[in-house]
Amino acid sequence: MARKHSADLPLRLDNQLCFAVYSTAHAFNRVYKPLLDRLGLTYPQYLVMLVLWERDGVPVKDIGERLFLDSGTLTPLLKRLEAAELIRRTRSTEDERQVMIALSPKGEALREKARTVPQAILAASACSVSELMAMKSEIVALRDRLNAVLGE
Amino acid sequence: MARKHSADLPLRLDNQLCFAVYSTAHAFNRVYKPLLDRLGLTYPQYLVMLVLWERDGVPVKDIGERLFLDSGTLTPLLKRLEAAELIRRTRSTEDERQVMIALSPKGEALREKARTVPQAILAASACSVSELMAMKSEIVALRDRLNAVLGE
DNA sequence: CACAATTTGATTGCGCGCAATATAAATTCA
DNA sequence: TGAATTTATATTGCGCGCAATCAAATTGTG
Repeated sequence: MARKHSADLPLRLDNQLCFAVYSTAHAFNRVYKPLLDRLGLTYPQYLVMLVLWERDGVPVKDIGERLFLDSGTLTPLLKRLEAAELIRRTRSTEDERQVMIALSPKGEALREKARTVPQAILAASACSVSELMAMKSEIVALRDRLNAVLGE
Repeated sequence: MARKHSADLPLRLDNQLCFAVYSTAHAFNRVYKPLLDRLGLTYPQYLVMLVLWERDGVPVKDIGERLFLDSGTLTPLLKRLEAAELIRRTRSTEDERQVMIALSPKGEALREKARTVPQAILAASACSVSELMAMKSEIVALRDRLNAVLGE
């Protein structure tokens, strides 16, 4: 062996893409926090609201598939959104196993206040929309490859 | 207004870089999980060990700055690593405020078992080292811009 | 030296994130 | 049809992640 620990380059934190992603997710969260505080939402709650603003009245399962979250995370989160009167939770009559999530008037109204959030994030990112979209595509492709490995 | 919600493209989940980063971090975590289970570590604990394997005997503050984590996260995490006999926590004699973190022999030995982790992650990522490094650089640059916004 | 300001870490409380388990409804199929 | 299996959600427990607060040690200033 040439030198002590000479083969540890892959173990170096600075070399690891995963830590870059992990620490960037936290950085995003910290930037979002003051913006979402004004809406009374946490970031995961904001994601659920984004799903509902795109399509209202969906089962919990659909939200979970969209956000890659399970019922252990979503059930209490949705109960908090219900307690905040932003959504309603009702058992489906066709399939009694499903809980359907629907926006309340208050939840729909919140969309207006949320419109200012994306541009504030864009400004904090300090780069062009096209650059952001390119990065997003690369990262999503990576995520999908990782999830594919988990799927088999 | 042309059409209902025609101006909501920025609110669409599919367009958001942050969600891409967020969901990729979770995907990485799920890939790491079975690998780190064999080491008896969680991912954040693994990050702390990476820091210590690079430089042993550092104060908690340094670990926090490196990983972007505060004492509310690190104190209990480090106590668990101490309970697992991977590290030792001792008050600095020069500055009694500081708690110095040092690897135990068991913690040093774990480095050998950890050497197989990065290549397993590389395989799951299913792309070349140069592509990964390029992505990492872009994401780190983004993270640093986000953190810069928070800093003022 | 005295005393205020700063630094470092610990503590508490809350909201995820997820594994494991439970339960009930729906579906499959023998 | 009735049993076995699958599906959708709920519950529990644990480990972060972070804001807010606190205590102790150190530093800076006059």
